[in-house]
Parts: sequence; structure tokens; C-alpha cells
Amino acid sequence: MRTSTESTKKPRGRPRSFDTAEVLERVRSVFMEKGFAATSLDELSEAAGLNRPSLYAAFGDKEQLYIQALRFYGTKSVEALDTILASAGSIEQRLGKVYMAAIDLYTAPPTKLGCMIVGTAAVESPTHPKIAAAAAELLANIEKSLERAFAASELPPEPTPAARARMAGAIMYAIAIRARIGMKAAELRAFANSMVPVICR
Amino acid sequence: MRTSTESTKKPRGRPRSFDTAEVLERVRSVFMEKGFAATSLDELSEAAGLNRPSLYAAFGDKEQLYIQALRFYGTKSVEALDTILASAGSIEQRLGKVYMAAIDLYTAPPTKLGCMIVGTAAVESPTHPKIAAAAAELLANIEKSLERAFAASELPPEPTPAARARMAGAIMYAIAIRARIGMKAAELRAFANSMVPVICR
DNA sequence: TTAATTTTGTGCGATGTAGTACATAAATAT
DNA sequence: ATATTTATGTACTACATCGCACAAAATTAA
Repeated sequence: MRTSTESTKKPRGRPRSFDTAEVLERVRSVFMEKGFAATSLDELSEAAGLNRPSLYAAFGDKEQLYIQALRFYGTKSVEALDTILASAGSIEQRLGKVYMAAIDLYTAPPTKLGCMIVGTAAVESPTHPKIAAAAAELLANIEKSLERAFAASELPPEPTPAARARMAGAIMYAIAIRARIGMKAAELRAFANSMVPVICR
Repeated sequence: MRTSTESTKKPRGRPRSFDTAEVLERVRSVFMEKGFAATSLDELSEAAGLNRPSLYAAFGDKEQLYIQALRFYGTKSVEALDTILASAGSIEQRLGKVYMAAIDLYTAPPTKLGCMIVGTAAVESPTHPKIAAAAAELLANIEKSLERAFAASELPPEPTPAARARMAGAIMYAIAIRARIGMKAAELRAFANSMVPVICR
């Protein structure tokens, strides 16, 4: 019997010397600091520990590589979001935990880089439609996750879960922007805490 | 009698063939579409109608030119904001007008470019501290303008005008991000309209 | 009219960058 | 063992870009 599970297949030629997830993680880190346009393939190659031809063979050109790193980041973010929203506590408490986790991430030393989607994908959107599409899809997934949580909560039906999700998302994006521009974590936390009861009214 | 008004002084050498404000406006347009890093001096030079040496002589290097265009844009934006907030009507009505005007600007054809600060300055902030400082200052001015309007309104003292201003600013930044990523103007307007009463509660 | 001053425009050199060709290495299939 | 397949690494080409040098042009001062 022949199953199509990939993990048991032994590929034919020379095995890869790198782990895809780790490369995407390192690449993401460079893209997040400098943005898509300002990052050179030499920098990516050095950070990944692969040389350029290997990067090309494995991930395609710079735009494709960026989109894969973006999706990698976005998918992990939505998973983390789902996890926190599925934990115990009131919806206010869980939304507060989401914001605190996001702020920790956005303001992590040494440099406060905010969120990859808001902070780097948005710039390229007018000139790179594929990046715009990926970014829009990821933001939609984030808001769907929030919407599920609001729908499952005991909050009044108005505003609708979708409206609350848009609002909660907007606050998150604003936090990401302000973090990248340099606002202190304490200020961001105060702002987020003040917004939670407004969203969950 | 010798006044120090600049407008009457006749400069010594060959007169400039361009208007500073117009050059900054054209340069801003290119920067807004492509972002700081992806814009070349050749493109700026062509858009401005000046050649590179003239650009350098008048505005300095690319970063200085960008910051001047950013300040030009930011100052005009705050003025426009003040004008709308000083018009007649309730604070709800005026804030609604602010958002509608912003959305018109952010989604103007042919390409929806959002806001220059949120859409292009934020990316460069980690690598260009001067851009970060200028962006932070401009966002602070926007929120000060909003805060003045809330302070002068008849709204309840809680939340404070400063808190309302942070909230109103956050919604504006989220709109700018979503516009640049491609959200339709109608959806943005619906979102903004739903947020006005929440901010002005 | 001549000198001084500032802007303009052509063009150049040094550097960075993207993408690829080609030879080598490491694994599996037969 | 030998062939086949896939990955790696060096090196190269073509091109874009930045920043500036230098001469020509346009204006005011004397």
C-alpha cells in the first residue's frame, strides 16, 4: 500500500543542507528589519547561510521568497492568536492577553520592528500586487480569528462580531505602527488596556 | 530701513528654475507610490524636472529629500485636519468628515496609496532614525490636533481627550493601512462611520 | 562692461545588485 | 560499481544606482 505522506518519502538526489522553516525564519528577520526593497539578496543569503543560487533554487526570486516568509510569519501569528483566544478567561481577559503578547513581540529588543504585514508588506503593495494579495489574505485571517472569538463570547449581539473584529484588528495595526516608529512598550500597553473594554462593551 | 523678510531679498546668482513646494509635491508623490528604499534618484529627478546635481544642491541626499517631502506632507495634513475640525457641527459630524476626507485621499485613483507616514515612513524607521523621529513628530501633531478638538467639545470628561485622540488616530492609521493593501473605499467608509460614535461616546 | 556668484546639465567613476552558467559534491536507483 | 538526480559553491555578466567633477548659463554687484 502506497500512502502519499511526504515525511516517509526519500528524495532522489543530494539532500538539502538546510531546514526550510529555519531559513524562512532567518529571512523573515532580515526583511522585517530593513523592509523588502532595502534588503539585498546578499544579505538574505548570508543570514540564511545559503548562497544565492541555492536560495533561487529553493524559493525563487526575491518577491517569492518574501511572500513565503510573510505567509510563514502570518500563519504562525494566526495560530498564536487562536491559541490565546482559546485559553480560559473572559473575552476581555483574552483580548488583553492578545495585545500584551503582540506588544511583547512588536517591541522585542534590540529593535522594535512591529508587525511584518503592517510594517513592511503595506509599502510594497502598490508596486507588488502579489504581496498586497498575501497581506490582505493574512489580515483577513487575523480578523476571522478574532471574529470567531467574539461570536463565541457572551457579548451583546451589537456591535456584531465582525464589527468588533475589525475594531480589534485596527487597534492591533495601530499598535504595530507606533511600535515600529518608536513608541515605548509601556505606552502601548496603556493604550491597549484602555481599548479592551471599549471593544468588549 | 532693512527688513529681514525673505520675499523681498534678491539672491545673488542665477535664479532657480523651480518652485520648492512643487518639487516637494512631485517628489512626495513618487515616494508615496514606491516607498523610500525602492525609489531611485533618477526617478525623483525625472518626476521633479530637475537633474540629480540640482536635487542634491537644493535638498541634500535622498534621506534629507524624503524627510522634507514627509514634513511637507505632514504639515499640510495637520492643517487640513485643523480646518475640518474647526468647521461647524457636532464633534461626531466633524470627526466623520475627517475620516471621509482621509478616505478620499487614501483611496484616490489610480492607485490607493494610503498615508505617507503610515505607509512608507514606518518601514524605514528601524534603519533611518531621522525618518522615525520625523514620523513620530508628525503623528504626535495629528493627535494633538485631535486632542484639541475633543478638549473643546462637550463630550464627557472620561475618556480623556488624549485617550480619545489616541483612539481616533489609531482608527485613521488602520484605515490608511487597509487602503494601501487594497480595501475598497466603501468598506473603509462603513468602518469609519461605525467607529465615530464609539470614539465620541 | 567686467567680476562674482549661484544654478544648471552633461557625463563619469566606483560600487552594489540581480540573476545565471558551470563545475563539484552527495545522495539514491539499478 | 555506475548512472542518475538533486544540491552546493564559485565566478561571471549585465545593469542600475549613487554621488560628484566640471564646464556652461544666468543673474547681480561694482
